[in-house]
Amino acid sequence: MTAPEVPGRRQTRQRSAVLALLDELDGFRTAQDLHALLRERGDAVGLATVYRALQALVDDGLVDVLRGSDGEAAYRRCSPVHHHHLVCRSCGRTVEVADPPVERWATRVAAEHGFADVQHQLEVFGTCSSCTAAG
Amino acid sequence: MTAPEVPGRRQTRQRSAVLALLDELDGFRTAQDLHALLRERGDAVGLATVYRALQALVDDGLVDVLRGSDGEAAYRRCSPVHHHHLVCRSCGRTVEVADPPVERWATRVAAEHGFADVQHQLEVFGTCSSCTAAG
DNA sequence: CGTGTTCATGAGAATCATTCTCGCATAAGC
DNA sequence: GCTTATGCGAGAATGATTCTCATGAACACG
Repeated sequence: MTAPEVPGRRQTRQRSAVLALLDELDGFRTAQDLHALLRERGDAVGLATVYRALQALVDDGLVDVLRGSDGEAAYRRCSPVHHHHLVCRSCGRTVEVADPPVERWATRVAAEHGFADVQHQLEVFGTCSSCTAAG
Repeated sequence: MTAPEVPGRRQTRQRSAVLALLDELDGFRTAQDLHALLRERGDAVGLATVYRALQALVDDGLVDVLRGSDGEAAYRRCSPVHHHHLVCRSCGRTVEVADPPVERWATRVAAEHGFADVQHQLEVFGTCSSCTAAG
């Protein structure tokens, strides 16, 4: 389906498998999860390769990373435009949200304190309606 | 200086040392850093104890945690009111900033998507004026 | 369509932050 | 002072991530 040709990046079975898997999945998944899933479906890929593929995808802007409170990295296939996430802390379901006001606010506050080259990172966590219902 | 008596929490030399050190320091420091600093100044404290102390301080709301891009946790003595950080990515200097608009925005967006129990995490990174000048 | 160069892969070892274990010390309450 | 739960320390254990290095495969070129 998606065949993103990034210059200087070779197209291998393993890399496609990782990206294809991420395409199917909804929320953020850890590298270990993805590795286990690939292995389950018989499409065996080395763990180190999963890490390498994910890093490449992140570098190319095709995937977003999120660090959980335990420090474990979670990955998700994302749209390339700037956005933030609304993540269900129970089922991991994710909604992408844009936030023009926050962008402006961050830039302004940073400028007021003499900071240049500003980046920001924002995630919103909550419990989605299904999980609230499920109790 | 600060002698925060938290009920159910014993006051020991080690715990005071960790908190005192954090009081002196400006930016975010990793547990390993803090441990090394304590050891340098002769005030030896076990590494495991530093971790335990920091966790307790975080639980008591006296210290904030931040996860770097490498997943390593960094700690900083902070004011107990809700706030976010403006962090210099070069020297680590930190400014606490409040952000009523973002609070409201996060809550509203979450509600629109049916999410309850909302929390958010926001950090702004940049290069502070001194570091920009120093090139 | 071969073929060589270069980059990717995989298995396992290595690294490194963090947590656990467990016997000993000590703060707090009486 | 005495008791007792709690904290401490050293080192082992855990677990995610990265490195190593020999093998394999993609791509450019003829």
